[in-house]
Amino acid sequence: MTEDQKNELLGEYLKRSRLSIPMSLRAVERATDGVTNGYLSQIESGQIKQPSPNVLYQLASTYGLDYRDLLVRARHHVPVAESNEEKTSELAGIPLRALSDLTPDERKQVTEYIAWLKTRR
Amino acid sequence: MTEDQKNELLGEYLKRSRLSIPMSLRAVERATDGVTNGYLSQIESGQIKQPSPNVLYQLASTYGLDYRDLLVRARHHVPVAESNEEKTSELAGIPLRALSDLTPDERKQVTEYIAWLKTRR
DNA sequence: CGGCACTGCATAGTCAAGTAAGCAAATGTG
DNA sequence: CACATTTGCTTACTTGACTATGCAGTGCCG
Repeated sequence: MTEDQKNELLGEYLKRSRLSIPMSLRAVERATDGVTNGYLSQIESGQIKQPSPNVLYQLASTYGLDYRDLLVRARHHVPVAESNEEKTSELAGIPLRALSDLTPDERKQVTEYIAWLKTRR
Repeated sequence: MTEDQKNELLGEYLKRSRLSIPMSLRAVERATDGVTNGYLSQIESGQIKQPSPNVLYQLASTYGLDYRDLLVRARHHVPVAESNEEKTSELAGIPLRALSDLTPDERKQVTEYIAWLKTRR
């Protein structure tokens, strides 16, 4: 499936979802916070390629769709797992953040360096 | 914490994260796909309030930050998590245990060692 | 000292998302 | 029939994310 086809699908999918309820463009405008009927028309016709997450969230809510799925269809990056920001980046201090883009070789050196540090206590 | 404070924090947080690695604005530009140094400067100084998910994803990847957390800090709607997985017991191949019991002094030494490793690339 | 490379940053311009206004075709209503 | 309302849709315009370019400061090497 080409990217164009997938882009095309977002608008068609949203239009199908709206009609299945069914709601008019202006009904959606009233139900959402700031998604105007003209703009929605542009989205459904594919003129808007990548609506913002906020707009997608509004539509997902009023249509009863899965927000995550809309993000994917709009080709946005979607987070995978629960946030463990505290643990991975903050809790153990600065070193953890710096570790993530090391090469395997460098990791080994860091590990050995840590071990060596502990022997000097 | 007010919403304004949280908005303000995105840039500062990203700057802190970049400096802790440490990388220059241009190093980030090289490491990412399309995040220019000037633009990153704007983000860090708060001139850009809501960088796109894609940009946040690039930065999360190169800094080793949690993408979901960045989305929240940028005030984007975030899909609910799929499941509560076990938190990783290691990061970048280095056991968390090896890092969590370091003294602040030792962490500083590790940080400097990592920075030094990266200058030798 | 000169020159070179790299730093952060300022800024004018570009581009796509999003708004506002209105038009033509249905549909309804008396 | 006349008229009002609602429909989907178009389009000019605004706004803000993002790009391209360049400039001043700093350190380094000869």
